[in-house]
Amino acid sequence: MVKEDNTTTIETMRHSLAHIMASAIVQLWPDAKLGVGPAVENGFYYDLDLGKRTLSEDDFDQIEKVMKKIVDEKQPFTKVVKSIDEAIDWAKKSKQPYKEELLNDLKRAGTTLAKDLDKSELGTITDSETKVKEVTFYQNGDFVDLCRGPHVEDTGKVGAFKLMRVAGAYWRGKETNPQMQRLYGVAFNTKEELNKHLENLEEAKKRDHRKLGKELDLFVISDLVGPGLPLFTPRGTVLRDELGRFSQELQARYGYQRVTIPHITRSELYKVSGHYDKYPEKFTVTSEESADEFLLKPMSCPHHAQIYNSRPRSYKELPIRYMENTEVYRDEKSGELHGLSRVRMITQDDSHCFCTPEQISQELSNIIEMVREMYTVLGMEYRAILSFRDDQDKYLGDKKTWDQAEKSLEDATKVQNIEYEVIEGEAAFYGPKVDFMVKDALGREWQCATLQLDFLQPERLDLHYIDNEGNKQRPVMIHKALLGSIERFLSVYIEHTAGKFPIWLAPEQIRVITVNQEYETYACADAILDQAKKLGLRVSLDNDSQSVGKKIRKAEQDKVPYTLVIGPKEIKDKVVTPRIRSDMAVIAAHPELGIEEFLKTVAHETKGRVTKSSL
RNA sequence: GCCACCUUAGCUCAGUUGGUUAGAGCAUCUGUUUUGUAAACAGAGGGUCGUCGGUUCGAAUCCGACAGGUGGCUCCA
Repeated sequence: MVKEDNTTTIETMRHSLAHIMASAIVQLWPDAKLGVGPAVENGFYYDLDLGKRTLSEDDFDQIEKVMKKIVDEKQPFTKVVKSIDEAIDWAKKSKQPYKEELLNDLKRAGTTLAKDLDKSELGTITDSETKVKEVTFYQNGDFVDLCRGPHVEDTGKVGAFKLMRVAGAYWRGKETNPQMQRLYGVAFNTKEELNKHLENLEEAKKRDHRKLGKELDLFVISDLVGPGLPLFTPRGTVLRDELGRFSQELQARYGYQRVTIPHITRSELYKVSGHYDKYPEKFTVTSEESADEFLLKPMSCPHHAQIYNSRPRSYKELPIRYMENTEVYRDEKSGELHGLSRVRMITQDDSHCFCTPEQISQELSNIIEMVREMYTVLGMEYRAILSFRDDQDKYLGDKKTWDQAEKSLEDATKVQNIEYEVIEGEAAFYGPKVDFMVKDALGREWQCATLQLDFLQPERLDLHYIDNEGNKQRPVMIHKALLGSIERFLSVYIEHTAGKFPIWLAPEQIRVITVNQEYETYACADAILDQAKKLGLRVSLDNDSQSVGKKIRKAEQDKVPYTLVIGPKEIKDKVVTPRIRSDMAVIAAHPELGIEEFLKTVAHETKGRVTKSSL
């Protein structure tokens, strides 16, 4: 027997558990109609239709019990080959309409992935048209299931598993299809690995940005304002502002200029740009004064293009680069909203560069350099996904420009030493793009920065420049966002840092704690506060009539990077011994620092956007 | 939008099979305490049990609708 590598084995095991779960379900509810049951990351699922009976988590105990019984019985998995017609016959007889549909697709198209097959046009087909002649089944105990395999030898050869949750899932992922119930389980080779996984889930829960957002007082969501519309507190606003400023300062160094546009716009603009009909999630604004229909802007690119197009442009002016941290509004369906990561008001650090085809290469390389710089400062790893053309004939813009753009994208990622993959056929018809996937501390990947070439909008919005021979030419438009959506980035970054923000982002950088309520103590603390504020630091005073221990604990819980305790000793010697948040100390703290020296160091760290303390 | 589940004080949660004035810890406020690196002590205030409707002699508890949330599905310019 061929030795399988570990990943194959664990997937096989998980897949076998899906079968075991399905056989348990069929034992408990013989009328169950089965969909598909694959292995997925960390586990497996099975799509089920129990008719009127719906499963809930209360049923898990019962199902797990039957599954364990099947495991204990060590039922061998046996492979059975049937002709396709026999198989269809089996599906009909055992009243498994979903399986029957899959088999029919296999017969006609040779694949069950043929989602878009129009069933109505398919009548009976001849033998020669049959794409698949035989299919395999696997049996354990009395349970038979259509399955490509492979499986473990017998039902005893599975690891530790646990049913997790039940969710709705559309049959074959199509919204118009009936909805089935998807029963999820996790499974690992050993009990220890399963426990480790469950612990990781707990850790993720602790870091959940919605929880930390509340605990650290960063944002709130009010039912009256509406779902998907977070309100940022003063602390949360510091984070937004600092991140936004970082993005803009970085871009300014590469020649980007700030612009400002309104938040509502005549619908006409989006009709011209082509966005109007394509995106249904728009908010419409009507007025009693004006006959025009307005939209809350769902994107900013056509506006920036209007600024570009406000007067004739010479080739000498290009590239023209506009940037803006601005809000766009999208009416996400209610079930799609999630904390800060899916919201209805999205703040983008959006930019649009208008350039000649010859300038594309340099501009793209600049952008990739900016992304590198940004995520280095933020202390996050990332990789790039390059979406390029395939050989189809549907792409707008000339071939030479595409070739050149794709080559310069790939070259620039190589030069920056960025891990990347090229996916052909994923480009939009109007231009190639790069998505940067950022990895957080728990190893999860998120799409944040993105760049996209656009040959379409310059056409639709009729943008041009005059070249050195006096002829009108089309510029190319490059869309870019470094953070992407500031809300989504914050959700990722809160979880990445577990709320322990680097000094330059920390909503509160220094907390001054008094040991008593003597006037001298207060006066000394207040003087430090004054001095810190003059240096532009975010500092606060805890002068409560509480024990020092309690006040330290509070500062620790609030994840304040530096805490200064002020008492007779500090007043006398004019020195402080900063208490440094545990994650920040890369170099052991100096036992004592002059007050001014300390504050200047913190100001310096802030200005330099250092991630770890150097005190 | 769809499926399952959840909603009790600012927060985290108790609240037995429906039975009088719904509890705790933290937080808040008041008093005492004047504190030296992760929780001083005492007292007080705070809830139409998400909302509306129904069943019942009686509802936080049972049923329904709606709203919000959680996990998925679908979607994500």
